[in-house]
Amino acid sequence: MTEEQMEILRRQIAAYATICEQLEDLYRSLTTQNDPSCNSMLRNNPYCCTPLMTTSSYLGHNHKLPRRQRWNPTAQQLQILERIFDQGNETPSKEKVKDITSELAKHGQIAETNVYNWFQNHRARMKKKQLVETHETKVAESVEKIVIQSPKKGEMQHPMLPIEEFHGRMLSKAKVSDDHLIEDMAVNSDCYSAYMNIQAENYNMKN
Amino acid sequence: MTEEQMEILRRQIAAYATICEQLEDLYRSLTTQNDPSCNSMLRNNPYCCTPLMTTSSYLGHNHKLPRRQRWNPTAQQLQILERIFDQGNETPSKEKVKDITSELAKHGQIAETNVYNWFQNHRARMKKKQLVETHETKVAESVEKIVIQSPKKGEMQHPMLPIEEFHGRMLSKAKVSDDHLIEDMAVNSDCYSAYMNIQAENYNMKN
DNA sequence: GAGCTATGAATGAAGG
DNA sequence: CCTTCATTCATAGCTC
Repeated sequence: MTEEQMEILRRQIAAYATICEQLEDLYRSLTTQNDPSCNSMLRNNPYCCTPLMTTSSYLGHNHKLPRRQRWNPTAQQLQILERIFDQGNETPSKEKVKDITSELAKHGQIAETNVYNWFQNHRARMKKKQLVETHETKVAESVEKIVIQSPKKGEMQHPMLPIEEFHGRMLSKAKVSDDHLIEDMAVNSDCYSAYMNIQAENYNMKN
Repeated sequence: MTEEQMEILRRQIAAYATICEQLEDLYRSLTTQNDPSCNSMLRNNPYCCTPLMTTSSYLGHNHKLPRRQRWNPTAQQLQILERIFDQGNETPSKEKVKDITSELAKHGQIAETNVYNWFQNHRARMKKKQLVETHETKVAESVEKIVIQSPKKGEMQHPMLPIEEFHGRMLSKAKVSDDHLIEDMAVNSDCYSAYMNIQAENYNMKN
C-alpha cells in the first residue's frame, strides 16, 4: 500500500469520524430520554481515538461535539436574582417572572422557566440551609454566654471543665422537653468543642 | 505555662475532641429529626480545627482526624449501603433514609443528607455504567459478526464499505421499533468507527 | 506536583 | 410546593 493510498484512507477515516459525531448529535437531539452513555460512546470505545482517528483535522474544521447544555446563570444574573429574592422571597407571580426574565435577558441567555425554577429551588434550599444556620447560631450564643465570658481574656481561670459538668450547666439552661434535650445535646457537643479550642487559644496567647 | 502543662492540655483536648465526635454520633443515633446541620457541626464551627486540634495523634492511635471537608463512608458503612442498595435499588423514602442513617450512625459519622446523596449518586452511576457496558457489548458483538469476519486477516477484501451501505447492513438486522432504530444508529456509529480502525490496522499490518 | 479517577455534593430541571 | 433525576462542580486520593 502506497503512502498516497494511506493518505486517502486517513482522509476517509477522518471524514467518517465526523459523520459519527454528527450521528451522535442527531441521536441526542432526537431522543427525549437522556442517555448518559451517549456522551461517552466515542470516548470510551477502545477502538476510537486510536492514532489514526486523531486526524480529523483533515476535514479542515475542528468539529467540537456540541452538547446540549442547561442554563447556567451568569454572575450578573445571579446577583440580580439574589437581590430580588432577598427583598421578598415569596414565589414571584407570572407577571413578575416575565419582568425579571426580560431584565435578566440583558445579561445573557435566559428563559422564563429558568427564572421560575431558580426561585423554586433557591427558596427550598435556603429553607434547608436555615436549619443549619439556626443551629450554628445557637452554638455561638451558648458559647458566648456560658463559656467565653467566664474566664478573663488571655488566661484560664479554671482548667478545662469536665465534660459532665459542662453539659450539666448547659442542659440546666436548655432543657424544655425531651426533644429539646436531645437537640441541645448536639448543640452542647459543639459548644464544648468551641470551649476547648478557645481555652487552648488562651493558653497559646500567653506563650 | 510550662511545656509540660501544654502537653497535658494537648492530650486533654485531643481526648475531648474524640468525646465530642461520639456525642455527635449519639445524637444522630437518637434523633429522628431531620437535621442536616448535624453533619457539619464540627466542620462548620470556626473554633474547631484550629492548629491545636491537629495534635489528636496524642491519643496514642494514629487517628488522623481528617478535617472532614466532606463525608467519607467507612468500610462498614459502605458495605451496609451496598447491601441495602442491592436488595432493591429504588430510591429509599424519607423514612427509609432515616432508618438507614440511624443504622449507619453506629459505625461512624453520618447524616441523612449523606445517605440520600449516596443513593442518588450510586443509582445514577450504576445505571450509567450499565448503559455503557450494554453499548460496548453491542458494539463488540456487531463488529464481530458483521465486520471482522468478512475480510481475511491481514488483508482487506473490499475497500472500506461506504457508511450508508454499512448502516444499511447494520440497521436491517437491528430494527425492531423506531426507538430501537434510533438507539442503534448510535451503536452503529461506534461500530463503524471500530470497523474503520480495524481495516486501517489491517492495512498497517501489511506494511 | 501535575494529571487522573472516583465520588460527595450542588444545582438546573421535570413531574405530580 | 415537594420529590426526584440528570448533570456538573469540587476535591480526596492516587500515580507517575
